[in-house]
Amino acid sequence: MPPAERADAARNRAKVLEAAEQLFATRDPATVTMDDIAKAAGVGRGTLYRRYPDRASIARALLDAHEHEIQERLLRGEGPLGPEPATTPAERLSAFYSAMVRLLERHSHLLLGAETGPARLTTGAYGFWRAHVRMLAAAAHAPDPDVLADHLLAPLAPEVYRRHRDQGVSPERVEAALHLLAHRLLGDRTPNS
Amino acid sequence: MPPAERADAARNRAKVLEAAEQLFATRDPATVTMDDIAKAAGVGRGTLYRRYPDRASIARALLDAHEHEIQERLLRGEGPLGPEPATTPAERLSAFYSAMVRLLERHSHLLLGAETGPARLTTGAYGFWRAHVRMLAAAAHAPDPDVLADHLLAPLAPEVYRRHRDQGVSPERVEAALHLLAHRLLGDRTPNS
DNA sequence: CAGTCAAGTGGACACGATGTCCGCTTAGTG
DNA sequence: CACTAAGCGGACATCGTGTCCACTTGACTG
Repeated sequence: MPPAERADAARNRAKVLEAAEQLFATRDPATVTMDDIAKAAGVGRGTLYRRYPDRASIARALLDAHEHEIQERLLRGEGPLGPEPATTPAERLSAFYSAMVRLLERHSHLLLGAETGPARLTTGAYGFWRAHVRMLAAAAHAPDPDVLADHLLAPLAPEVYRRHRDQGVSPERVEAALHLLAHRLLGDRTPNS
Repeated sequence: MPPAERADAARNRAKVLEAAEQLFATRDPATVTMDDIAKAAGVGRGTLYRRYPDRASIARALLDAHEHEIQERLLRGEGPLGPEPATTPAERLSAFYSAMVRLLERHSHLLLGAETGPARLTTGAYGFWRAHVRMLAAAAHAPDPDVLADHLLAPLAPEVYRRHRDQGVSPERVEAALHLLAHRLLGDRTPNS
């Protein structure tokens, strides 16, 4: 039984997260150093490392809340995200894409700080998304859902999204392109904008 | 007019590339350091940095030959890769995917060494692939080819491919999944394995 | 075949980030 | 108030990067 967190520890945890949030939002996340975060939070390096072994784990902690929210909705299933009465797999994948675009739009800096490169695919969150999409692919009787799932998630790589946005592509356009993908790959043949 | 490369310089260039090739193939490319390469090649750090500012540029130099070969074929167009008589955009995209899978299979270590993370999207090579795929998407009258092109390339991220292979997925399965993608997204509605 | 000079070499150096270690501080408890 | 262990924080050792510069060597020239 973890004997509960001490008050100063909790205070510092909050200070760290707040400072990190700020830094990630302000500067390029890749250039933010552990030392920067420690200084900004007003704590020592040791304190920082005690809880967070690296930058990624901090970003992940910041993301956790938001990702859990989506995961909840996926499981419980309000609206088209969940297993509502008469929704097709394609519709549900579209809804998932929309939710992810919103997440990317709001927190792309965090996602870039946390999960760039090969590490992204080993996250717990990625595993969750993957399982969900795989299930949808299987439900749509698509061939080889195991491989397809990863291919369907690939366009959600933070670097791809960020690049689109930087080039003036609106979130809505990205979303539309993803909806096309969903409908063309998982089923019904009357898609389109 | 570049006054031609000196003999010792050429010799060292060769030694560096050979050593780097070895190292990238042997160890995890991400852990290979500039110093390692210099030592393995038997040259000083200064010599190494003179020509290659970082690990990525070395990996790219090693890849160049192979990528140019594909680019040649794309432009000249032997077989279904190029603008042969009566090939559909979907067919040409499939052929492109096949070529890329072969490249990934043979050189995924180099690709991981060179182009992981956001940097991948800024490569000259990526720009080339992108232009090609965009053109195919446009030819197929797909909506928003600019965005779709990146989404079609996303599954070719080296980390995705490597992960599949590491989990025992055969190149052929990956290829099949990509062919499905190509046919479902760019046109003819008689796809499938 | 010298002589010369710039291209090329290589290692020492300064810097910055990482992660660890350990003596001190402080919150929580009886 | 005293005690104890969780928590703190900065000093330290280590490593990789990139730069700099005194020296070497290949190539050209008279």
